[in-house]
Amino acid sequence: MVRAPCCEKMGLKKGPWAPEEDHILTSYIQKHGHGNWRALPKQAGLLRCGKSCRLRWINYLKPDIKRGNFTIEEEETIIKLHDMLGNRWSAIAAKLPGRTDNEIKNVWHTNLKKRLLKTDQPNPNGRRINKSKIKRSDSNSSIVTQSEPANFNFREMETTSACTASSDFSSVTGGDNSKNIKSEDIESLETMPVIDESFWSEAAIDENPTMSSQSLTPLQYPFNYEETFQQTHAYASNLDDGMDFWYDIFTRTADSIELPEF
DNA sequence: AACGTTTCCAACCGCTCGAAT
DNA sequence: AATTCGAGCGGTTGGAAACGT
Repeated sequence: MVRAPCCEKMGLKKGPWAPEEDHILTSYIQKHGHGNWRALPKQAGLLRCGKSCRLRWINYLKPDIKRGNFTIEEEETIIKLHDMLGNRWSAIAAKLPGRTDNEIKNVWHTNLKKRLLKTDQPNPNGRRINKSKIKRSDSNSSIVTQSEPANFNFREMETTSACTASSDFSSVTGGDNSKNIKSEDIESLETMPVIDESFWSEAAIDENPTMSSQSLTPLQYPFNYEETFQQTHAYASNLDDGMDFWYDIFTRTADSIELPEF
């Protein structure tokens, strides 16, 4: 999957930085500071976009960047902070002087995550608890972690444009896409409503498209996969791509039940 | 030595947020 | 209050390097 380039069409360069470019950027910032990143490349005489310059400076050229392998202490710190903060790389980087969020993120994905997966024990239900579900903007709130989801809100999914088909399902099921999760989602996962048959009937939806969740009772975990499976199947079959979405959900979440053929 | 596969990391992208207008 | 814009963030990718056969 190749995305449309944002810089190339403007005649700007992409890809690895040449030593000359590094030199130009470094000496410009040392002289003038970075100020407005968008304006910087033009003023410095670089054929790069401001975003690219900012990234290069922050991740590589800044004088206080620490290069080289991470120490055991640094790795342990990352593991602990990740356990507390989730994928908030910038927040983790703030606790590790000289290390950048990008570097920490890379170390996590290439090294630490694998190491943890080897030693990590599954929870009593046989699936892992994912703790990386903290909304970035919630910086002033206490740490919110999301345990294994008890259920998912089809109604919410269908009506939320940001949540389309299976690729976004990780935001609800405990994938690694913490950016997509919203504090409301976390809340809804904690007090997930029971889905009864009347809820899924088209008449009910037509009649009351904004059905109040307060009228629904909280669901106990573990909930009845088979029951929900039957209810949601009927509902999904009426949606565009609903069956693909539905099947994806059940193959990911209900790993302990057998799916019948359809 | 040649080739295929995996790992690693720099750099990119789209998205969100907050400040400015 | 609504819109625009720049900065920053986290997820993802491309390609070089390392490794295995």
